Amino acid sequence: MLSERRQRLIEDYLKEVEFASLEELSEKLDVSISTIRRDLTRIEAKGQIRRTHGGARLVEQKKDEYRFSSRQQVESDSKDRVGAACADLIGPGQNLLMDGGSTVFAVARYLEPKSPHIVTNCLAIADLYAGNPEIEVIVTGGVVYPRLQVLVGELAIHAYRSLSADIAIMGGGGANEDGIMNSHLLLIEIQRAMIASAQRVIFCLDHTKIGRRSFTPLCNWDAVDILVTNRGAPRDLLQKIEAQGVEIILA
Amino acid sequence: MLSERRQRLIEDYLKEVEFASLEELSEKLDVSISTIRRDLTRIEAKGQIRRTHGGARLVEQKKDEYRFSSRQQVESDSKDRVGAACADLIGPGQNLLMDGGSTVFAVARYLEPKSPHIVTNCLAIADLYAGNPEIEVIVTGGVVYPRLQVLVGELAIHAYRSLSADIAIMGGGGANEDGIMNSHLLLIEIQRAMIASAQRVIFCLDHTKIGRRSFTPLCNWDAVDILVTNRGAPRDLLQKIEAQGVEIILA
DNA sequence: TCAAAATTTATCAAAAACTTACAAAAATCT
DNA sequence: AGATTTTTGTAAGTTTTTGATAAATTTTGA
Repeated sequence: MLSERRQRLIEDYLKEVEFASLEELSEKLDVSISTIRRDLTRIEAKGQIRRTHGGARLVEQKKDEYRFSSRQQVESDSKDRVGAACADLIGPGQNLLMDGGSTVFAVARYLEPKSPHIVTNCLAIADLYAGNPEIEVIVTGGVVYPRLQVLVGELAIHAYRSLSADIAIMGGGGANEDGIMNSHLLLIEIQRAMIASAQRVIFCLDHTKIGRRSFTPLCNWDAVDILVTNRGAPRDLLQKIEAQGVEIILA
Repeated sequence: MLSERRQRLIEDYLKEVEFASLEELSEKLDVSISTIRRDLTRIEAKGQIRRTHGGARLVEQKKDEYRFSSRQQVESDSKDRVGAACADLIGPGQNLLMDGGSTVFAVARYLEPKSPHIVTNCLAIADLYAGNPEIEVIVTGGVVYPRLQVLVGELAIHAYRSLSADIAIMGGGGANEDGIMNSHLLLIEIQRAMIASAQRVIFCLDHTKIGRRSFTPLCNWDAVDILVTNRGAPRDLLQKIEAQGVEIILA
């Protein structure tokens, strides 16, 4: 049997039963325990499962904002609403800086009627309007960060620094009353350049992000003009943020 | 049985069963394992499937937003061959500058085993390897030129100028004994920057381009090291080009 | 806590599969 | 028909996968 097929079978089986022992899998698939071990190690590397002593268990899907695999429909409804609400704030023909991440991508989908000028380091957004002559898209350049499909590095930072725009539309990994956080330092450098080059800064964070921590602080609320989120975000936290001068829009 | 027909059958079969082993296919189609191997390699280059140890699996279709307009997928067999022949010229780990256009894209599809470093202003190529951690892709940045889905303008030119690479892989709109032409001045500026930054320059032009005129002259044959084309290109013209010191490879 | 039991990791040789090169067969061109 | 090109199958050498085993680690139970 093909090793990839076997690994797919293991994945599928784990999605049914949540947990499986090595022996169980070894018998079911008729290969040695060693082989099962190796398979599990490889599947684990893809992030779908977690190995345990004596077996493996299914892992709940990570909601890494910047990673939008096609399978992941989690929270897509909230993101979608946030996206639509944010797009409402945009005037026709404005110059936008657009971040990576699935929520910002959701905004991009609603932008067509505004015929905006978009500058982005997100390949998905560039693709979205690449064939549309009505919408001018400028790509910053940079090194492709494979897992997140955004462009990072000097080229990207330099491109954002060297221009100025009406609005920056940003995402993030989490936010609390102190400010916004994100997961990768590479992203944060770029986001700071975006913030510096835009007259208004809008953050789009669905409710799951409000009150959640992420790795590295990106900025505090002083830098933010508008926060777009949706119902479900903790009220008290929103009030504390609003008290810092941020306009809050609930989708 | 014709090889193309057989390859079509393999594709269809894989669309049903998702995974297939070499042995399985070899029996079903009554040809040797080697032949199946070669078939799979060619189908893989077209992007529909992925080879694995012992067989092949269907590639999961990405959702629309990450998928490129399949303009290029209506690719003729000649472009495919030119692409494969050109990829053979590339050594492992080399630094490549890659142009836009469907023929150059066909080269890109065969590059995975070489683990190259790619710099490109073509969104389709960036997209192709965006999720692959083995292959470093740098995007130049620039304004999206909607009809061709390449990046043009100052950002792109500047990015190419500011680095140097082993090989530039180029396309064009047409070529005759005087040199190579392309359709748009915006593209030509970029291509000239690419040529200037690369140690070797390879042009990939399928037979329909040889002897065809395009709008604007891009360069003459002095600037070109290798021309990859396919049978069907007019012999006399190729000889005249070869006489100017260009190595010619017929796919 | 300690020792037995179970599990994991590391290593190695055999088996399976892959690549490359080359010659025979089939197809195409002149 | 004869020559040229393309496709196919075979064989030799290399790489990957697999299963087994020993040493190291973790878990279990008194």
